[in-house]
Amino acid sequence: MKPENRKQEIINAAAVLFKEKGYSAVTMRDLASAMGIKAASLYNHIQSKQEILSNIIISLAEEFSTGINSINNSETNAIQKLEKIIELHIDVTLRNADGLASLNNDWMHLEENNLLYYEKMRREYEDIFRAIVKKGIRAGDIKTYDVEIIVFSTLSTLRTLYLWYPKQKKINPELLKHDMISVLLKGLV
Amino acid sequence: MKPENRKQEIINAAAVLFKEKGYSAVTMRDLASAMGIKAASLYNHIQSKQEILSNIIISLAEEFSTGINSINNSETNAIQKLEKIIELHIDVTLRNADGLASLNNDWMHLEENNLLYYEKMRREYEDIFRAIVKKGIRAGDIKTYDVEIIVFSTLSTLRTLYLWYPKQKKINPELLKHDMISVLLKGLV
DNA sequence: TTTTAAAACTAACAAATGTTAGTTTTGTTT
DNA sequence: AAACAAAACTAACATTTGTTAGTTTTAAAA
Repeated sequence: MKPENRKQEIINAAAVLFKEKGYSAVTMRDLASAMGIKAASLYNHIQSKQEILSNIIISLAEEFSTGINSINNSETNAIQKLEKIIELHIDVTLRNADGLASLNNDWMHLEENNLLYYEKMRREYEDIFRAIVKKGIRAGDIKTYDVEIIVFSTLSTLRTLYLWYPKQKKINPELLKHDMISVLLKGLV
Repeated sequence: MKPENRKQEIINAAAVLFKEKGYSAVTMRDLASAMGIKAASLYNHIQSKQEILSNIIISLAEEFSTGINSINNSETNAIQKLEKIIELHIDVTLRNADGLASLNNDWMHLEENNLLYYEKMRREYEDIFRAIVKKGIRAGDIKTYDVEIIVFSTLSTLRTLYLWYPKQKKINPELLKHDMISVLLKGLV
């Protein structure tokens, strides 16, 4: 587990830099400098720059995948599921806001296999989200707005939390969950 | 979207590429290839890669600046102003969705002067937005949710329109405006 | 036809990039 | 103290990068 620790340190430092400038603009020398070592030394711990990116993105995408599947399989109505999804996004954002920047902005720089895997997970995530909203509308729990508009407006806010929440000092997680549920859902019911 | 002069064609092509891969990952050879010419030929029309980026971003930021100032100076209540802001974002998105990708994701690659200018405009934009929401709450037109959460959730959706709307076929601008106003504002009143 | 300006080209540059190879330092275990 | 593995180092590499210089092509005006 020793090399794994150092490796994770590198990945965390990379996530911070990727958030600031994006994957392509961050050089291995930038990353090494942030770690206080030389670029070549990074390769004692990681195989490539690409490995760092895929490590950041795939693990987060899998968190969302398992999260939404678990929520979707629960015996609750659409509104309760949407509330759980909001909490899921807030929890992941609290745990790894830096990495979410790469997930949102640098997924297209994944190489072929991981790119396909990521795109599959995102597609399935959105399909589940869409299905929940549709069921909610059919059950009369959600107003009959255009489904795509509901999915987009909700998801766009949740996906952008990573940019905004770390800068907020006076909003604690529980207050955020409560208010976000109000703001995003009260208009839909 | 008539091809004005050659420079504007290059900027438009660049905006498309920047949207796909981000500013840093697009090379001048990529751009030239998309234009069907050699990289060196680009420099008959533009001064630098940086000039292309600043041209895209600054013109859009100025559109939003003048737009929100004009809205804010009108004699209407907070809700009507927010409706106008939603329409502003939809109009700009329809006119230049590609450029908005750079505005959102590549502003940090602007060089010093333009970076400061952009950041000033964005700060002022958000300040006006925030002031409108605060007035609306004080006037009793908007529920007493946390101001920052309202500003963030609304703005995050509007700023992400460029990613989503070009892919929608069956939603025309007027329907979009109507539904977006409903989804974003009905929960707030 | 000649002239001219715009816009393309070829060739090259210095700097920056991700990465490899081989070596030395560091710190722990025997 | 000796041995060993982890993790740092120096030095270099082949490409790729944005950009410049100088030249040729294109097409319209004279």
